[in-house]
Formats: sequence, C-alpha cells, structure tokens
Amino acid sequence: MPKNCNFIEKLREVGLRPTKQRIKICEVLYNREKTFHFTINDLVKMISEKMNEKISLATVYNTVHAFEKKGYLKEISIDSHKSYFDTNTSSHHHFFDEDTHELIDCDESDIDKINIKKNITGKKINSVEVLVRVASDNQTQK
Amino acid sequence: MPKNCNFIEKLREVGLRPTKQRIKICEVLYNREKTFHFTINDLVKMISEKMNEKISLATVYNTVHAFEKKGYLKEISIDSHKSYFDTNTSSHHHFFDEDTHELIDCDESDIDKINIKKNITGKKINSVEVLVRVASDNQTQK
DNA sequence: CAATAGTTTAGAATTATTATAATGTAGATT
DNA sequence: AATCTACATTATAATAATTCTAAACTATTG
Ligand SMILES: [Mn+2]
Ligand SMILES: [Mn+2]
Ligand SMILES: [Zn+2]
Ligand SMILES: [Zn+2]
Repeated sequence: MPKNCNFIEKLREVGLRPTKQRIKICEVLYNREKTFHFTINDLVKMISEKMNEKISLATVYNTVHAFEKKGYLKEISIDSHKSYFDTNTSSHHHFFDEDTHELIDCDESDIDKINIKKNITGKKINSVEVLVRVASDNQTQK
Repeated sequence: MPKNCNFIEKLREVGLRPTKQRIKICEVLYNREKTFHFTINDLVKMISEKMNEKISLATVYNTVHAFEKKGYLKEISIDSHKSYFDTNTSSHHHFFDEDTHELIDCDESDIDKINIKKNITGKKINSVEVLVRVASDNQTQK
C-alpha cells in the first residue's frame, strides 16, 4: 500500500489519459487495503465526501465503464434494480445479505470445485460463479 | 397439459381476482409444455401477438410482480440492464449465453452438490445458485 | 507554444419502472 | 337482476437510472 500509488502510470499503461478526475476516481477505488463493492451512487458519494471538488456524474459513469472494459472493475448482477461493481476483478463467488443488501466476497477456495455435468454444444464456459443468498437467522422460524 | 387450464381456480386459490387480463397473462405464461424465461418486454409482445386485445403495461408489471410475490414467478438477475423472469420457480441454476443473451436452465441435479466452507455468522442460507456464462467456442482462440 | 485528439461537463434525451387517480368490473348482498 | 363495494385496469404523469450531445477544456505531441 504505497502512500501515493502511481495511478498516472497505471492509467497510461492501458491507454487512458491520466486526467485529474480519473486519478481521483482511482484513489477512491484502489487506494485501500481491501477490494470492495459499490454502486455508482456510492462512488459519487465517496468522491464528494472525500474530495472537495465535484465530478460530473457522466464522467463517473464513463470512467467506471472504461475501467470495466479494461478489466479494472467487474460488474456484479444480483439485484436487477441496482448495478453493483467490484474492485475484485478475479473470478469469485458472493454472499448477498438480503437484509442489508450487502455483497460479501467468497473466494473460489471457500467452495469445493463445481462440477457441471451438462454442457451446451458449441459453447465454451467463460465463468462459473455462485451466489449464496443469506438472511438473518432468527426471522426464519415462521 | 389440459387444453383449457383452470386459471380461474388457480388465481382464486391465492386470493387474486380472476380478471380477463390476468387469465390472459396466465395463458401466455403457463399454458405450455415447458417453463421459460422472459423479460417484461417479451411478455408484452407475446400478449399482443397471440391475443387481439391490448393489456396496459402497468397491468403487466403489476400482475408479474403479484405473481412473483405469490411464488408463481421467479426473478433472475444476470444482466443488470434487464430484468428476467422465470416460470420455473424451483431452485435451479442457469447457463447464460453471452452471444445471444439467452438463459438456459440447469437442474440442480446437473451440478454436484455445492459445499460452502465459509459461513456468515448469524445468517442462514436461503439459496445457492450457480450462473455459468458461456459463449461461442470458435471466437475464443484470440 | 500551437495543434490535435481525447476528456469533462451541464443539461437534455432515453428507457425502464412506479405512482396516480379516474373508470371499470368481479363477486357479494339485497 | 339491480346494487354495492372492494379490488383492478387504464392512460397518463412522475421518477430514477443511464446514456447522449455538443460545447468547453486539457493532456500530449511536435
Ligand atoms: Mn454496464
Ligand atoms: Mn422486481
Ligand atoms: Zn466481489
Ligand atoms: Zn430458469
């Protein structure tokens, strides 16, 4: 965790111009110990809270999608009503807390290898991901 | 597959009034051999193609969500840009064809039992579902 | 220091979904 | 069968998320 990660270089490497807005977004997203999950709304709030300047919503959308295309971010679909993004771009599974609507990572090593007996002819498997929906234990004794 | 399924009774059983709109939606959804996946848009098209009368979009939304709440339909999240529904309400897995954006069922029996080693304290598992993303085999030799 | 290609921005446009409120209807009551 | 009432449908308006637009700005190149 270098104090001042060189996001300029990182951005250049993938052909994105290191503008101050993109560097700011990089800082919010990647200048931390652990990966995390966020919605566009979360990100906009984080930026406006942690920084003094405001960034246009369009720029946030554009940059997030540019990062997604470059493989810097991963989009997670759990709730069709919200778009979640993940700074952990590796293939992994999730718990989704239906009480808090929180996403929690689950490493591939936390789940035994998944064996799929069926296959689709002419198609190749790109990813296999598990979504485990969880909820509070005490409200289940109906 | 009775020719004229008694949707009126079915609707009454769960406390929904059997209006002609709901019966029409039932026919489109359940008067077939196999379960299937659809978006609201698909459903509206199906109704207007198969039937002569038009049903208000609001009614389609309301009815689909009423059915979902009653457990007659299940919502599937794969693509945050689209809401898919499933007339197969049992717990099952899916293949998602990234070329055609088509959802294909995968029975629980087609995948070996999934063993989750991690658990979230205080939380109970509600469901474990797998999403297998597939794509054409020949475009993968980049 | 231009010139240029790429970027940001505010605001408009689009799309999906939900809310509203007036009208209609199924089923019960007389 | 006429009337009543709660629930439904409908057209339309409102909202929310996302994308588009086109003008202003800026990082890089020469
Ligand atoms: Mn997207
Ligand atoms: Mn829904
Ligand atoms: Zn994750
Ligand atoms: Zn299905």
